[in-house]
Amino acid sequence: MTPDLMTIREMCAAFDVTPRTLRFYESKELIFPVRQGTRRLFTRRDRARLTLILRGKRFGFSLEDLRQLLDLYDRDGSQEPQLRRTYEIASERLAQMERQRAELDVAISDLKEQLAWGAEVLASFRQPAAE
Amino acid sequence: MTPDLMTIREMCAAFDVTPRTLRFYESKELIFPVRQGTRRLFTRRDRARLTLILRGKRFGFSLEDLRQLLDLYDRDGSQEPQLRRTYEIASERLAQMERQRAELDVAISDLKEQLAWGAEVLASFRQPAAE
DNA sequence: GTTGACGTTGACGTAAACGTAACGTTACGT
DNA sequence: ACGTAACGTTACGTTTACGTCAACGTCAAC
Repeated sequence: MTPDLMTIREMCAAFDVTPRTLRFYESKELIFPVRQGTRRLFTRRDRARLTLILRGKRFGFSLEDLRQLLDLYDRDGSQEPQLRRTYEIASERLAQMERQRAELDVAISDLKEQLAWGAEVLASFRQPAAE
Repeated sequence: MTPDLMTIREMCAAFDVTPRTLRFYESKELIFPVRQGTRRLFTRRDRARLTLILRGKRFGFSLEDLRQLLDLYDRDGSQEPQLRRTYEIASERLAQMERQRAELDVAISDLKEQLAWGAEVLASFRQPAAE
């Protein structure tokens, strides 16, 4: 079902991305499809990388971040130092995300306050200068 | 303390923004400082608008969104229909923010899972093939 | 009269992640 | 042999909110 080499169309279907995206990732050296003449053929390795890329994006890593992380493993394999480094980076990212969530929480409750106030004013339109 | 008209410097200090920001906002027709010769002087109205702009930004409204909202009030004053409209827009924005928060929560817990897994693998480096 | 500090107007640069032409090449079906 | 679908490349466009010069005006102080 999943052959060793996949065309760009098959990749798009499998990962739900556009051809442009795959070409773009290639240009950014995130994946390295082989060429059959001019056409791209994506290897198992490309698929593994793409999986990690898409996962990483969900976590808010930039493509550049991901490129560096993937390169780390390309150079020396998944040995302990690389894994440890990745762990650290991911931990930092997690901290960032939690800070971001905290800010978002504040903004949300502030906005809720504003809305409550607005609701009051709106209500006062119905009962003009009541009390 | 807060004179009717303020220079760009005073504004920057008061609102903690750069001159560039104020000029940019003027170019986007968010504020309308008067001119003393070539220089800008910011009115009370500009300050009121800037307050709303900065508040709105915290809630994730784009400058264009804010311009439209402010224009709404410029045309007809803070009457009920405008306020009601604003209330609706803000409510939608709140809903967006809460969706965003939900996504962020998922991403955070997923990343935590990944980290937990990474921690396991790292531990296994110390006790190679133990058990 | 000149030096600074501050002000002004453009205009171009930045960052991220692709989208979107515009146009050339290949491969396949008939 | 020919149409056309699919693929390729190159390069500019998009979005947002300013930053960063460059080149010049202006006003008070020395």
